[in-house]
Amino acid sequence: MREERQLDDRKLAVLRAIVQDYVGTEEPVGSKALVERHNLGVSSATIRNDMAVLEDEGFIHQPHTSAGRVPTDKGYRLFVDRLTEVKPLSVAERRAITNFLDHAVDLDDVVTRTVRLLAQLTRQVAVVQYPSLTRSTVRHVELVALSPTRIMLVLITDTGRVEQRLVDCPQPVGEAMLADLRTRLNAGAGGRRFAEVPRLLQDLPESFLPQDRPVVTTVLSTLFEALVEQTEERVVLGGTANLTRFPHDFPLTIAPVLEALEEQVVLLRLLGETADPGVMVRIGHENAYEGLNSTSVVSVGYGSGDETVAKLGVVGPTRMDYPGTMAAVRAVARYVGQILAAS
Amino acid sequence: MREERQLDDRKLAVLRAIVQDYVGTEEPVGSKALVERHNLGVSSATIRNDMAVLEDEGFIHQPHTSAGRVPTDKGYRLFVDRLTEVKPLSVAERRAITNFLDHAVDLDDVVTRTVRLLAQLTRQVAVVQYPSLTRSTVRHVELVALSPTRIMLVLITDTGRVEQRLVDCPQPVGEAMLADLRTRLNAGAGGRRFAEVPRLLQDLPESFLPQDRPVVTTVLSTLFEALVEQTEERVVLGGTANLTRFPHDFPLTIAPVLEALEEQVVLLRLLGETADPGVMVRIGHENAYEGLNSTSVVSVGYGSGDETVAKLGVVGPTRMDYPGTMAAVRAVARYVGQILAAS
DNA sequence: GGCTGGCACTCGAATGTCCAGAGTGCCAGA
DNA sequence: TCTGGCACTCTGGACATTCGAGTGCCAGCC
Repeated sequence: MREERQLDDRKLAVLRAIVQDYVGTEEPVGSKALVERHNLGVSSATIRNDMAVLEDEGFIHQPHTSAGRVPTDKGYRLFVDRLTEVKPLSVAERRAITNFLDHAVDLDDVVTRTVRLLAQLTRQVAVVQYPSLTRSTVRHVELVALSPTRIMLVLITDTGRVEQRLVDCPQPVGEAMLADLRTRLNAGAGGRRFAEVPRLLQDLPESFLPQDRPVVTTVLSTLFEALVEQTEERVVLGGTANLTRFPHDFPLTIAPVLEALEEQVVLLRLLGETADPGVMVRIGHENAYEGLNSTSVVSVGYGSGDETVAKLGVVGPTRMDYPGTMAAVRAVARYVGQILAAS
Repeated sequence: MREERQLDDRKLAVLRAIVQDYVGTEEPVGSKALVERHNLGVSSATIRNDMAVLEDEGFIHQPHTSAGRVPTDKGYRLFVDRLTEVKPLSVAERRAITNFLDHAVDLDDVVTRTVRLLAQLTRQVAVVQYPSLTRSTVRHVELVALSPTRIMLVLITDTGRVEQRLVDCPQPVGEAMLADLRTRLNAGAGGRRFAEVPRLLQDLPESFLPQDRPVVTTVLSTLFEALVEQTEERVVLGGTANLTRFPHDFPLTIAPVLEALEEQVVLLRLLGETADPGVMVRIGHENAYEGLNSTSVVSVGYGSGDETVAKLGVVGPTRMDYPGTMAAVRAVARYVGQILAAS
């Protein structure tokens, strides 16, 4: 038993070394190069045997007979799960994060800067989702009469986000009635969570005169729509130029990736598939979307306080520096969370 | 004299044929192929002589000795200026435009749909600038007290766009004072052009009590900032996956292009360099930005009514179907203008 | 039993050579 | 001024060859 365990340890070390070397050199790594660059304490022949086993188990793969080995998705998975720690960021990197984000002036700016920062730090494609509304609270609802039968509804959240909706009323609305409605909306919804609002306001129409109720109902349904529908819609991208850093598998993989990145729906699924609080890594075929089968996604939730209000992450080749990327993603998410909490 | 004129005409016809063939086949075009595919009425030897002249003049270029000819930037320029008409769109294309844009629900949606549509029609990278605020008018200014010393300023334009700004006040502000300020702001700025607003409101602080003036000044300066600063900021991109349709000059040109496209500033300059009402075409080196030296930009202004409120266009390889692209860009711009005017 | 050195083998990448084809330039003649 | 013809140039693909990295396996050693 003890012997076999020992063996496994070395095989794992070999796998780790293969992943590290391959990520560094971008070329298949052979047994000889491996013993030279890592002090594994055994000869290349032994490594070859280990590699044969690792290949049988599906952790590595040989592009052609006379080539070195390359990690498979399964190999990367094992590496990420068991063979590496998230490595701490350098001081320079930490400083870059704070420097960059501290100068943000509003929510849009925070998101824009975050996406740039992530792209720069990881040198990959960065994806940042706008803070979701579902867990936000209503700070203020404003109604502005644009014409007798048109109202602009403006919803301001505690994260500083603003949503506007045009409401076409079934009948003319007086300014007094509008002011009344505005007051009651804010009284009922102000400071409340989005999820609670529909319940709290559902009886509101009945407190108005019968002839005003159609208008109230219309406004309310628009408000509820705004609360629910826009919930997790927007996503911002950055660093797509980093895709060109892989002259290898170039035209083959880059086109579907670019296509995928233009589909908001795909991006949202990419980020949103799990509620796990930690950093999530999806490697190659683990991604549901076909076009991203040769890329990995590293993502994590962020938010003010304990709660996750949205996600952010990066998309890169499966051959990426997982420890570094995970560290960067996590650090950025934490800092963005702090900024949101402070503002 | 008459004879030489005749000659020039044929040379131009040759140039036109070269451009058309090259755009179609993506391969250098030789004299023989040329006489086969166009009835120029002369032999290939004659064409060869004409081509030699065209090359001397810098309109076409030979990649290597035993290859056909390829148009130069100068050649494309002549083609665009004198050798082609904007060709009408097909019925299917027109229908696609109306179908696609008629379902837009708000300004964001119009822009998003426009960029997709353009990318799809031209199969190139589309760029759409948000309607500029400078020529817009103020529909409403709203002030919302978030805390005693914090105000959310919301600016609603006649194009349906909403801008919000957080104002930190030097001193607490009462609700009555806020209502007063709101009323006067709207009285002074409502319905006015952005450019006029600062002049119209500059004396406003003096009509308030001395102790309130600092607040008024702060709010005003934030408002003016919102009017000016955000003016032409946002640009939306689409169809970047189309970049991968050129396996030729691939990794060389695509990287700087992607980089350029991420820089809002570059994009804005790209679109904004001229106020000419017609379709603008910038070919290759005519683009100020170095990374786009092997691409062409076709852009045009759009707006509700007569006025240009923003620009849109596409970025593609210099080897593009200029007549078709120009037609598509122009048609989309017109239709977007109509939609904006109607809403 | 596991590790090691050695050896034969495989296969891809790089290099060199060759040839066909496309395209040109030029010239003499109509 | 145009045309047909001819010699010349150059690229790209096909093919053969070589080189070397890397492997698998085996017999022997600790």
